[in-house]
Amino acid sequence: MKKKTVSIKNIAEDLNISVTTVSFVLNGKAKEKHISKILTQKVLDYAKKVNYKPNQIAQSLRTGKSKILVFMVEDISNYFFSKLARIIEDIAYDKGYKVIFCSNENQDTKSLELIDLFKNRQVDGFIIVPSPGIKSMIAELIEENHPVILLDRYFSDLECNSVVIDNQEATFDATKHLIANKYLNIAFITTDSDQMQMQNRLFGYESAILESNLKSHVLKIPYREANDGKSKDFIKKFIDESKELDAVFFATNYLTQAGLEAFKENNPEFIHSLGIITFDDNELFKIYSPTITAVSQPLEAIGNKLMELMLRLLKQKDVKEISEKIVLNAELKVRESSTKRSVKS
Amino acid sequence: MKKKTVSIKNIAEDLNISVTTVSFVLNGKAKEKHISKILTQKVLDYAKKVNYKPNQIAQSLRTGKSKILVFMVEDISNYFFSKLARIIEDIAYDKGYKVIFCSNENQDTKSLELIDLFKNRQVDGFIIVPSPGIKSMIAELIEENHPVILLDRYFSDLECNSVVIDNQEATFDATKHLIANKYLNIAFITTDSDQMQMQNRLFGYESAILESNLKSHVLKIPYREANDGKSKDFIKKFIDESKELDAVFFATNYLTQAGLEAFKENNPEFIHSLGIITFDDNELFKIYSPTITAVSQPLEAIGNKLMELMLRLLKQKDVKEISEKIVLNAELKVRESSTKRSVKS
DNA sequence: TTTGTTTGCTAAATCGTTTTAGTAGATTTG
DNA sequence: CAAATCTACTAAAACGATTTAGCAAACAAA
Repeated sequence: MKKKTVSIKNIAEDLNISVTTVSFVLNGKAKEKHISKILTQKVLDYAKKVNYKPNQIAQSLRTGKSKILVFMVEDISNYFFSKLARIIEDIAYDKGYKVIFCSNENQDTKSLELIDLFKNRQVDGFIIVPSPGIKSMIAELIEENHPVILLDRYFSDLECNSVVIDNQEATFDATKHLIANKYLNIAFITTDSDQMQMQNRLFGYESAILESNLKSHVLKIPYREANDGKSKDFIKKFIDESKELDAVFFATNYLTQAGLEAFKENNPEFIHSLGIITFDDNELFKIYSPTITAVSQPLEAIGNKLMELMLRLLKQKDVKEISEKIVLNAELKVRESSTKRSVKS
Repeated sequence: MKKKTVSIKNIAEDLNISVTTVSFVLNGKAKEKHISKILTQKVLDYAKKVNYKPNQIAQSLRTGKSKILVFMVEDISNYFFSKLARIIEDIAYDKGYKVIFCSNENQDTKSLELIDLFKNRQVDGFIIVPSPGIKSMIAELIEENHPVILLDRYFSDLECNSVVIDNQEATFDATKHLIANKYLNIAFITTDSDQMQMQNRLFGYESAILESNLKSHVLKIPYREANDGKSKDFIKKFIDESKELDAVFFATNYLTQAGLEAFKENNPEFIHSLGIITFDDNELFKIYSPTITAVSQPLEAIGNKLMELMLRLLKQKDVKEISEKIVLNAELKVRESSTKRSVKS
């Protein structure tokens, strides 16, 4: 029941000196502030002896820095985001920052609520996967000089730091890869979301198809229904109606899941002849049957870039002085699901 | 660049009243403290007008409550933990708490470092998946009156709140299920960790085997090597050497992953005749070929129990007055990988 | 009329730091 | 030898809230 936390004041009293002196010593300003070596050592020794740990809350109140970062994503339990969280966590803790996570479920109301919750001096920086309609809130954050980095997508005509991958190039290359492997009727299954990253993925697919003079087959699942687990039904129907398809490209991971499930229920053998590529990798895709070719986002690189940029922003007096739009390249992990034809032939 | 945060003092000055009054009103103590209705409303209106948001840091310093909980797990990017994080997050935010997460990688040094980091008044409560050697630190936390709940495993002879599942019963039942489905040479692949939850899983398996007069086949992969991705080799070797096996029970999820990979590399067809059960479910197991039977921890129930208990602890004056060891039952998700024989026969 | 109670409000302490603006005394400089 | 500089240290304000203790004025009870 005893919560005897040692404070700087206790130390000062015990040693019969002022709190100022203790504070100076503990902050390594002894030399600068002309505290004698003897006293400095005495304070240091005593602080160690009583296991003094500064009260971060008090420090925060005084300095205005909380040493806390917010990592706001769509859903922290999503493979991509949780893996990324793990990488960011390591770097952040190493640099003396803690990380608070939250999931906005891509909903504006949730996003706004959460940002509002953290805005009041609470946190030192924001890493945000923005929901579609929060451009003005992001602008406000920047206006108020909070370090902000957008992740995975950003807003057109809003000056804001961001780390994204080149979605268009990624799907272009992946589609080309399918074509090179003799798949000629490739479907692209996506949502009807008008968010930048989804649009770009679609563009990449379409330009590859166009370039090869093929026919494009696009299924846009209504975003709202995709989240209710209705995707499976849409996909089943689509596949049934398009008998000529020989490959499917899923634009995002939960659609892949729904798709695989649909295939399994409809016709388990179909999957072995069908070409499949998915956006976003998962550990289990490399042990699936067939192993599934995936557009893999470079998690390590994204995490490193994010934190490197964030640490620079945190040092900045005026965050508007740094404005980086970092674009990384995804990697196509080629596996069985996109190479069966060439193997056979 | 303007960070015009409105403080209680600003409001007081603007309205020409004292900060005390403003504080009372804003904390809903107007009635109790005899603040007139008129003034109360005036303050309320003005606070809303200037969009006053209390500075949580200052509040924390004064009240000693940070409204932050720590969720410390082995690895936040692990399926089980990230799903659980998502559930806990929702409840916590709903109750006005934020969640800081961290991964201890099941290492004592990391655990100790992290706990130490958070101990100094920083956080209001701890949910911890403890690494093996931190019993005394947990005891210390409790001694110092911090709310603590252990998750997934606990320490013998340490009075501490915990939420775990009945591992022994779960593996017992699952093993019995295999036996009932005509698998008679069942291997149990686990690590050599002496942590409670792993021990119990092994006991469950062994008692089921014993009860049915079968032969037990146990592979204990050295814990250290299991983390270096060596598991696959151990499993391959084990399978090669034990030709009579007709089923495998993986004691934890990363072993399953290694196992499936091993099977795939060794003999892709083998997996279709082999019985398989895994501890800890994953979304993709229900679309694997074959779909994989899994011992599934009741995520929702665990999350709810955790937070319900935590909220009670947070209200407590002396945390030692509550001591609950909650044990939940896992659910066996029966799928193809454990029922192929009975289907055939 | 005096005493006691209620109403309406506020001054000041406090939480644990950091930081500004000193103050003596010793030493150096012109 | 007076003025300037340096050394070693400290008092007190500040960060933004909460909370204790208390002060008048109004009202009620005796």
